[in-house]
Amino acid sequence: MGAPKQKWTSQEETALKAGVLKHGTGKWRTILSDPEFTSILKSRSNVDLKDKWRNISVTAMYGSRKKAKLALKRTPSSHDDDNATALTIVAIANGAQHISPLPPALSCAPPRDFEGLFSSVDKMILEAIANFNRHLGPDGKSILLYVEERHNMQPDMKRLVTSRLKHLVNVGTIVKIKHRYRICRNGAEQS
Amino acid sequence: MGAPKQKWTSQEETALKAGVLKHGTGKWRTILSDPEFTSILKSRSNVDLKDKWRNISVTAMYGSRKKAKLALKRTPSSHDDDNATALTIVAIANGAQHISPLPPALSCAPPRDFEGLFSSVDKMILEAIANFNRHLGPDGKSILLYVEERHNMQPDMKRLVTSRLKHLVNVGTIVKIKHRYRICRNGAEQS
DNA sequence: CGGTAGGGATAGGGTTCT
DNA sequence: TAGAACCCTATCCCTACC
Repeated sequence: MGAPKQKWTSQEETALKAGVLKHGTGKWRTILSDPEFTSILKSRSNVDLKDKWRNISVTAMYGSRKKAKLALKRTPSSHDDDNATALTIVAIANGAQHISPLPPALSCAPPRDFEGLFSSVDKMILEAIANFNRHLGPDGKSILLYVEERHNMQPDMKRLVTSRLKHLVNVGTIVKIKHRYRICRNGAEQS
Repeated sequence: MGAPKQKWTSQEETALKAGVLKHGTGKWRTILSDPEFTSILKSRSNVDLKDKWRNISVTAMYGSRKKAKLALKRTPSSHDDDNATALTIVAIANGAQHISPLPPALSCAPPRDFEGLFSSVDKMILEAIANFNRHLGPDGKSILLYVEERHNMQPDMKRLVTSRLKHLVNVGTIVKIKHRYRICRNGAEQS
């Protein structure tokens, strides 16, 4: 009869993002218990946090969970980098059309100077990994969030970051171990 | 292109109502899986059931979804019972204007004998709860449906039932727990 | 038992068709 | 134009698996 559907406030959402930045994804109970966030999120459960984070990240990446599933079906698993550049260009094209103010960290590079744009994004990614305060390194979503928060990245640009992240793994600049990224010291590392 | 707009047959609608009576509202997939209804409703999805039920109940209560929204805006949230009597009288007034044949269960009470009318409706509500064959008790819409089906209540009178339901909760005759109603045995129950 | 991941269901706003 | 049918997706729920 009533409407038991508690919409997330922007304050709660901010707290959740900060929590993920601090503790990483998958640490929902930890985030909830952190005195920095517990009061803001007191009406949420760990499962709520997990669901909301899924919603946030999947929306930013694909637009919706349904589209995400379809996209993942079209790209069953690998092909991680074959079309990365294509994806990137599509992202840039979309971004150029939709983004009103170019994010400051990017505006230093001319919109069509792909090389410059790439290196700018790459630097942000490396910075995100370097500044991550946990031993295992951040996962992809934490990197995206870092770039978004620190460099005012527009949501439309997330595909670009994702693509460059894959590229940096493929060229060996960084390594990906169990869905977490770290800067590669020498050639390659085995898990 | 893809949707020739499949109108609901009265048979389907009957099955849906029976399903809600049996399983309660919000159990669309359960209703769909019930062997008693699955063949009749085989061309409908759980979402279709939900949407149709919204049309049925909201139409009965307010006339249309648009009017429902306006009505709910006027009564933002609580005030659940302050104006219950007022609403009731409005409903009766509307009913007196629009209802052609007074429902049998009500016609025993003179149209303006509010006390008699109330106790008659109250009895129907208690009967609905008593006869509900699930432990948690029916929700508001199931009660409305029960009264409509068993006592030939006209749709225009639903507001009256709703108001009396709220009243019975407020005076402690029945308790409302998680949007479901049950008859109160002693004083109060805690969840 | 407590926690997480993931699939799936529901609620409610929005859209299309008639 | 209103109302019925349908779509979209944030939120919530359930279950398997540690």
